[in-house]
Amino acid sequence: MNERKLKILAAVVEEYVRTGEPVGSKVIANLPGIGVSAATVRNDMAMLEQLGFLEQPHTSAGRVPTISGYRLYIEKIMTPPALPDSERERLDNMLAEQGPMTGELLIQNATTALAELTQCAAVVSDFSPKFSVISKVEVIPAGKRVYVVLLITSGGAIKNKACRLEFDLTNEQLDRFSDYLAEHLEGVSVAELSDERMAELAAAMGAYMMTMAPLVQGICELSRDLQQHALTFSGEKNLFSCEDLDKMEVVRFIEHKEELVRLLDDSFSGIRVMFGEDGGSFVIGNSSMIVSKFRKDGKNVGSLGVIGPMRLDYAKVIPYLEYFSQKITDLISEEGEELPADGQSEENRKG
Amino acid sequence: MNERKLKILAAVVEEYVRTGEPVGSKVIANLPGIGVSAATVRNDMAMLEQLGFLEQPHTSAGRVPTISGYRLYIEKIMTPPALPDSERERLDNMLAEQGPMTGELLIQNATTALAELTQCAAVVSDFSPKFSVISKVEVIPAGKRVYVVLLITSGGAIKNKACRLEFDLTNEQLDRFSDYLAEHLEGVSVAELSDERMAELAAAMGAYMMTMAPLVQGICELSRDLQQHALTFSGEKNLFSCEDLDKMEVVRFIEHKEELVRLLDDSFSGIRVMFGEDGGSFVIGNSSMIVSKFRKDGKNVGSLGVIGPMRLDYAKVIPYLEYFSQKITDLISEEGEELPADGQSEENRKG
DNA sequence: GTTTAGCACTCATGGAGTTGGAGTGCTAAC
DNA sequence: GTTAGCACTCCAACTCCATGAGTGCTAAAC
Repeated sequence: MNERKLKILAAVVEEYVRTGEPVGSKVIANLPGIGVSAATVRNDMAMLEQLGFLEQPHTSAGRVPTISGYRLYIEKIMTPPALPDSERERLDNMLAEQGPMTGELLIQNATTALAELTQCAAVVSDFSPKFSVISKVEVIPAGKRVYVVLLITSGGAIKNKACRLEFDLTNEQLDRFSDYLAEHLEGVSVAELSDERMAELAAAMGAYMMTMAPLVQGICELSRDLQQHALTFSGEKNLFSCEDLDKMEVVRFIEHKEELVRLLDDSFSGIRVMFGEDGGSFVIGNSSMIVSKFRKDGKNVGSLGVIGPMRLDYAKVIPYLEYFSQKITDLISEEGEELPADGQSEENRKG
Repeated sequence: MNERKLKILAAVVEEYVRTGEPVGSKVIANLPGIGVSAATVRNDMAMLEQLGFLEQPHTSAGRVPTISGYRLYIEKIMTPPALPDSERERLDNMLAEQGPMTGELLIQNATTALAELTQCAAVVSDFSPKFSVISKVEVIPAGKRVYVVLLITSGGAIKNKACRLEFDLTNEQLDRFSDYLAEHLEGVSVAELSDERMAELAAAMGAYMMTMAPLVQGICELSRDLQQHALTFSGEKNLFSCEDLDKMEVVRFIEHKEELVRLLDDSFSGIRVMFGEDGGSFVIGNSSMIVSKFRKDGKNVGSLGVIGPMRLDYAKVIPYLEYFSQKITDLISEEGEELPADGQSEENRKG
């Protein structure tokens, strides 16, 4: 496995990514920087095929990289160019679009920008809510026997839910219940807010329990909601414009986005590339997904991913991904606990 | 335009819907209930073609209905069968899935059920929020200089948003501001909550204005939010499985769903069918959309629509649509008297 | 030992020519 | 007004063939 073979593999990958056609020995030989004849290239390509890095669609066609080929190229050969300052500035502008770079909007903008830049689908899985604590619980009367419970977290998430009780509460009851909740929930980590914990709480309340049950129930639901990983998508349409991908598989994928969570939440650092194979859980044929993490207080609190054809300009995409994950890491760290985000955006995101 | 010609048109539409192939005179002649020879059918078909109800893809092919043909069939010829009781029961179950039939969940279930039943895309545009009034406004401290504004409507919608102020408010300021908001906003119709009105309000506040601006701003945003028609979609994937529709056009459509609002909010009663033509604003070639309204207090407050290929079993789909729109009309009318946040000002609440 | 030119071989691609059949319009008879 | 018969049209599918890109292999050159 000499220098030249790697160069040839790189050339095949890059040509194939560029043209989408199987690449022949002649094309490679004529490329600047190769400097050997087509016959020599042919020999090397035959070798690369034996090693499993290239394959031929059929006998008299050129070569196409295999998954191993892509992997070798990505991990050992390619050298993504550093982003020029002008580009960084452009990216920053995309992130800051229509507002300060905070919370949900930041995630939203990052996803959109990534999809736009790469012409692929982009996804961000933000599981930072799990790492925040309840900073406020309120119970607000909202009509006859109807009360709204409101949960605010240190991460800035705001959730509410209307609950109906059997009776109206007196002011005193309401105050007492509010105080009780504040005392026992504020400061508690969202991750710890299990149904069991709530049940204990309810039990401890004793006599009131029966009357307040729907409220406790409501809080349970809200906390379950908070613990769910928020998946933000953008640019799914790009997958449809993509020749290489089977439309039906794309549809199946879009219908089962949740399954991505498993892949996105895997803990690792740096960049990871996975390929849509039949065996794996990520199953659009000929597709690949590139994932990077962002962190807060040194912990992984989210992933951003780009999903596109396997025939992707990795050297272009990866720097974007790295830049954005770093940027998000920086921004959410400095933003700290101060500014809660828009509590409604959860719902807005459904589409 | 005699009886028999209409029968033949109907037969062509139904055969074409069933098979997807252009329909020849022989097939029609052999259908039960026709009772004339292929030659006669041919003559009639030639006439129907002249009148613009049928067309031929090419000389030696059978006939296909034109848009006028479909329209005539739908409006004058076809007679949708009444839903049997067993079917009604089944539909009711689909609506009631996982919970009582109220609010968003009802809309959600109706959309899903419609998509499921028809194997098409379904959409519901609910603009009832416009017809509700603000029943409660709250401002809740949520951290240093951060306040959450909470809006509850008589329709049961709850929205919140965090705002950051320049200074912390004293309790007295907060109370005073809350009272002021309650006095001026509670009972106001959501539709009237324009930015201008808010500006007036702000102006009237005078001195406090400067400090409170972000909160007023927040309320503006929330009310804009409330006024937005909520579009609920389901079954978009079905459009991709549909032979007749161009995938790229479907993608374009899905990316620009909002544009549907214009079509869905048109006021009319009964059922309306529109066809995806180049000229119109609904532009998936060979598609059609069937729309029906639901009402509250006699006013149209929402639409439900089914979007599918033009080659659609209208006689099957339309009864579903009619049943659901009637059902929703019934449910939201009775619910009005009971709904969670309807509170407070409560007129004739039973029990 | 490595590289290269040359050559025979393979095979996908696309155009030309052919056929079959479905469906039509027209006409003449009923 | 309806029908049978017939000539005609034209799509769809098929075969046949030429083309050319690309290969592997071999033997000579470096």
